[in-house]
Amino acid sequence: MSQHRPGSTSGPAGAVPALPDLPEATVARLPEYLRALHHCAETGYETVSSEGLAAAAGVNSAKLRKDLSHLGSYGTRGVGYDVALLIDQIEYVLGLTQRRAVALVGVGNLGHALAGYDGFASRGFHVVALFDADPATIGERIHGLQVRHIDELPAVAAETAIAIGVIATPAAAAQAVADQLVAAGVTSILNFAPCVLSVPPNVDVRKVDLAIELQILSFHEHRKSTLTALPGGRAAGTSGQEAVGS
Amino acid sequence: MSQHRPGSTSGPAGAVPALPDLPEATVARLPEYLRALHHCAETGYETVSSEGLAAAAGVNSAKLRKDLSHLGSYGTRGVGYDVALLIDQIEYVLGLTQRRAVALVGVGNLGHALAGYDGFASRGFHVVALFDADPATIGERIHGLQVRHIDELPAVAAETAIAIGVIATPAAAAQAVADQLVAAGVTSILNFAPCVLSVPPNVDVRKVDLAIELQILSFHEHRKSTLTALPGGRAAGTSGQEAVGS
DNA sequence: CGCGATTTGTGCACGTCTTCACAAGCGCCT
DNA sequence: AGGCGCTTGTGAAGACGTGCACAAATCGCG
Repeated sequence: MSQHRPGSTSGPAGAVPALPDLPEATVARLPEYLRALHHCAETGYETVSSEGLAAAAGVNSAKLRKDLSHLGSYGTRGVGYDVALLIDQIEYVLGLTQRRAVALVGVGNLGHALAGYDGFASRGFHVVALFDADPATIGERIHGLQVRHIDELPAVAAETAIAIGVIATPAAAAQAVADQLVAAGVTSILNFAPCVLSVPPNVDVRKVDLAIELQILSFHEHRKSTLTALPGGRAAGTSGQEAVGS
Repeated sequence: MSQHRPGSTSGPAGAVPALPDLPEATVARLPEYLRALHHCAETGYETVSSEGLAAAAGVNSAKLRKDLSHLGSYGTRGVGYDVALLIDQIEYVLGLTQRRAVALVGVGNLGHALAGYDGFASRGFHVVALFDADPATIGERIHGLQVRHIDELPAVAAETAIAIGVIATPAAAAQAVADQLVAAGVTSILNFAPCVLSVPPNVDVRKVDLAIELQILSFHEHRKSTLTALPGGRAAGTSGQEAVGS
C-alpha cells in the first residue's frame, strides 16, 4: 500500500518492469479478475478479500490467491487486496495501459457486430480499421468507420501500428487474410473463422468458434438425457462454470 | 467398416448406446476433429491417418489418437480412420444426430449477428426463437424470425423444447435472463455477457467473452514487446494455436 | 503492549492432461 | 504364404493445474 510503483514483481530493486512468467491458465483468468475488480470499484469497495473476489469471478479462492501471488504480493494479510492497486497491477501485466489498435477483417454478419461491440472499447481496445474483400461492402460506413479493401491493409498498417488483427471472414478466406495480416506485421490474431491457421512461430493466434461451444453443450445435454438416472450426477457447480480459455 | 452400429463403445454387446466417460479436454476437441473430418470428406478422402487429421485439426497426432481411442476402436491399423464412419461416431457422441433447438435472448449488436450466423445451422443447431426486453425491438423480424418479449419465454418453451439458451444481453440483465431460462427448463446456457452466472448444479454454462480473448492476446503482445531480446523465445508453434476451449 | 481474529501466501499432495515410445495389428507386394 | 512397411492403440513418464491446509503477517482492541 505504501509503494505504488507497478512492475516491481521479480526484479531485485524493481527497476525493470520485468513480466513474471505467468502460467497460461492464470493469464486466461486475469481478465475475469479485472472485470470483477472493476465491479467492486464501482460498488464502492476499497479492499476485497480473496474470498469475495473469487466469488465475483466465479473461481476458487485458493486458486485466485495463487494466481495473484504470481504477480507479486499486492495483498495485505488480515485485510485483503487494495482494489485500485490490483486493477492497476493487472492492467499493467496484461498490457492494457497502452491503448491497442485492432483491425477487423470481414464485415459480414459477425464482423458487423464486432465492429460495434462496446466491450472492446471499454477494455482499452480501439477498432481502427475495417477491411473486406467484397466490393459491395467497400465504402460502407459502420459505427463511424469506413470499410476499406483488404489490399489497403499494408498502407493502413504503415501509418497506424496494428496490435491485433481480428478475422471474421468465411473459413475459405481466413488463411489468406492471416497471411496478409502477418505480412503487414501483425503478431496477434483473433480468429473467428472455423478453421486452423498456419502462422509463423512468433505470431499468436487465438480461436473463437461459436459453433464449437454449442457442440460442447450438446454433448453434455446428450449425456444428461441418456443418463436420466442418478440425479446427483456430476455437473457444473453452482457458480462453477467452465471458462472458455481453460 | 463391417459393423456400422453407432454407440458400441463400452457395453458388452453394444446393446446400450452408453456414452463413455470422456475427459473434458477431449470433448472440447471433438468438434474440431469433426470439422476437419467434414473437410476431408468434401475433399474426397475416404480414410485419413491420425497424422493427417491431426494436422488438419491443429493438434498433436498422439493426442488425437488418444482422444479417438476413448470413443472406441474406429481406426484400422496400417490404413487410418474411415472418414464417414468417424463422422457418424463423433456426431453421435456429441448428440448432433438430433437437431437441437436454440433460443437466443438479446438481439442487440451481437445477438443480431448470432441470429443469422450460418455456422449454427450448418452444425445442426436451429435458432427457433428470439427474445428481448426492449419494447423497441419486439416484433422486429430478423433472418425470418420475429423478436418476442422475454416474458413469452415460458409459452414458447412449453410448445418447443429448448435445448440451449444463448444469452447476448448486457451484463446487467444476464442473471435475470439466466434465471428465466432455467425456470423454463433450459439446462444448457451459452453466455456472451461479461459476468458470472449463478445456476443450479444441473445446468451447464459456457461463457464466451470476446474482450477476454483480446486481453489474453494483449498480454502476449506486451510480453513480446518487453522481451525484445532472445528471438527464440517461447511462442505458439507453427500450426500450434491455443484453442479456446483448452 | 500483547492477544486474538482475520486473511494472505505457499508447500504439498492429488488429479488431469500431454507426450513419447513401442507393441500389436493390418494390408500389400513378392 | 511370408515378410515388410505403415498405422493404430496404449502404457508410462513427465508437465501442468488444482485444492487443501497451515504458517506468517497484519489490524484492531482491550
